[in-house]
Amino acid sequence: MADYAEDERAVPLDGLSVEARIHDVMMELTAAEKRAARGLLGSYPTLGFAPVAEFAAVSGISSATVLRFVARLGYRSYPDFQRALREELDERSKSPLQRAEAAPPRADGDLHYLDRYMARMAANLSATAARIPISEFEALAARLAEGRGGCHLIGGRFTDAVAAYMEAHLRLVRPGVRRLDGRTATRADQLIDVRAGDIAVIFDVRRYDPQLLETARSLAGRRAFTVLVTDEWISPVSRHAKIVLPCLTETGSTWDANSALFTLVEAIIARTTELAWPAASRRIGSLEKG
Amino acid sequence: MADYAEDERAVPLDGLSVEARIHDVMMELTAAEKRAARGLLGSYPTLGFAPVAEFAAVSGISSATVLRFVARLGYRSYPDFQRALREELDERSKSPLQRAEAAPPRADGDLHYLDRYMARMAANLSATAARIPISEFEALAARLAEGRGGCHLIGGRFTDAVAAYMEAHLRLVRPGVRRLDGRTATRADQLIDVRAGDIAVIFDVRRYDPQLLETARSLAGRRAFTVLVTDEWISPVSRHAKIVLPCLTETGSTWDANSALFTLVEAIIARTTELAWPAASRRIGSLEKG
DNA sequence: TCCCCTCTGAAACGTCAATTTCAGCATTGA
DNA sequence: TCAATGCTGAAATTGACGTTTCAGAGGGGA
Repeated sequence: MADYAEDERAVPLDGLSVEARIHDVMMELTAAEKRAARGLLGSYPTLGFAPVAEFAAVSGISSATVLRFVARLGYRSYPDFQRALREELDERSKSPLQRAEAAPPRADGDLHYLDRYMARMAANLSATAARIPISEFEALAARLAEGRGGCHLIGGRFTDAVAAYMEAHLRLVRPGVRRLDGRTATRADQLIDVRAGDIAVIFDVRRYDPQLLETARSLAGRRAFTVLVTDEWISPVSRHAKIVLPCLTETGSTWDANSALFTLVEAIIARTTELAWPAASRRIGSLEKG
Repeated sequence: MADYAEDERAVPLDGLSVEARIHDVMMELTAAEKRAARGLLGSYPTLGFAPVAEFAAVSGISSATVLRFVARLGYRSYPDFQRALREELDERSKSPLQRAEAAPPRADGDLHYLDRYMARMAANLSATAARIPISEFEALAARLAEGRGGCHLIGGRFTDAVAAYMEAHLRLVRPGVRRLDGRTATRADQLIDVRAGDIAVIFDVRRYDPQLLETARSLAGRRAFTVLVTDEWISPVSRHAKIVLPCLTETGSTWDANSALFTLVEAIIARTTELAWPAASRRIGSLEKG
């Protein structure tokens, strides 16, 4: 593991975007430098990610001029400039609600708050499904369906409820299910029953809980099969997880939405029940009666 | 002008996108390689434009594993992989119908269980929104936002988790929130603190809980403002409720889906927070610190 | 027309990043 | 419990890329 330093700011002083900065200096640029600017704006921002030689070739100038161009923009080096571009792109895609809020401001006519909210969550579900690797989902369901070993569910401040919901169902499908208190899960008496090969499902969304990370570390030490259900920014718990299921939660308002997590849990339960049906049906039948 | 060669295809054989390719091989990846995949998917595609060392550091693995990862994807070198990413990004921004192409990463034919499940739930949400009277929704949010009197949340066997989730958020927005144990809520000591004008939110879905009905009756007797969140067949508790919010839960398989209930609860929380913002913001601020 | 100044690109340079190697380690099966 | 296999990351190696230098081209003024 490298000790990579990510503190250094790529952008010199102001927080201007690369594109804005180009427009600012455009008029002071020399002829060849302008061609560099044209080239970059022509296929923005991808050309900036290319090596200098390619940038130069596409723009029809020499490498040296490209370097002079980025220096004009205020960047100390070409890699510096590229980093700025990356951070910018990241920033843009980190708020997919630009679409949901900026795109249909008037298109929705007089749909009510509730309609809009539910519609956005519906879109969220589809997008979440698309970004979750099927193999991970299937692997988890299969493992849960096996029914061997223990199965420990751990949630955070808000996601504890989701864990509880999962527990209530999973108990009926397979034995050995129990829920740990997320806040005290690090304590030895909580983890003492965790054995090698046990499944541990951890729910962690922003703002990530340091205690959960600690718990995950302990679980990894105990050779538990750790599963993480998290948000699009992916909790640091992923370091210790065998399976990671990221859900979209961003809403842009006060609360993030855990609807996708909840629905994913239901999907997991449904799939697990299906896979374990021979055993589960008998179990459910006897428990329902009792 | 450099003699830069741009003829060489970065992508080996098929025209698959990097993202699609990741999902394809995800199953065959080793543990550390999966971390790389998650890292990239977590901030896609920007992390792929970073130097190998940074990619590795962010994903929590070594540089060597990153290289092995891109090799698994079928790229002959890291720069080769980066070029594929660039071409992909360019392609997307060149056509405004990016959605139509980028949205269905998996063809309609081989939709997986998870895709189908999420799609059905998405449809459920829209249908649920359509059948809930806006006036009821607004009335509830407004009443909750007032913040006067107590607010009691009661769930059933499975819906107790939904009630817990609502409690966790509502506590931050307004005072007087508490959750009753659904199974023992009829007992006098549980109901003794309920006063006239208090809000009581009851969650009840099939198979309807006789105890909850009894509790609702008692609450009505105490002049509580009773709200019912239920399924499409509508719990008998509705007899005692001032507001009824029906959600679609039918799935046709073993378990009914409470996803719509959960999402509705989030919508209620969001709307309430919005309406109560002046008071709620201060409250949230002070509670977050403590 | 000639000279000077600025801009420009080719080539040399040195650095840093991608790649390869290898030893240690965890994980799987007997 | 032990051996074998395959995964993993640290360090060494190589090569590529960004950077610098400098000679010459282009253009404007005297």
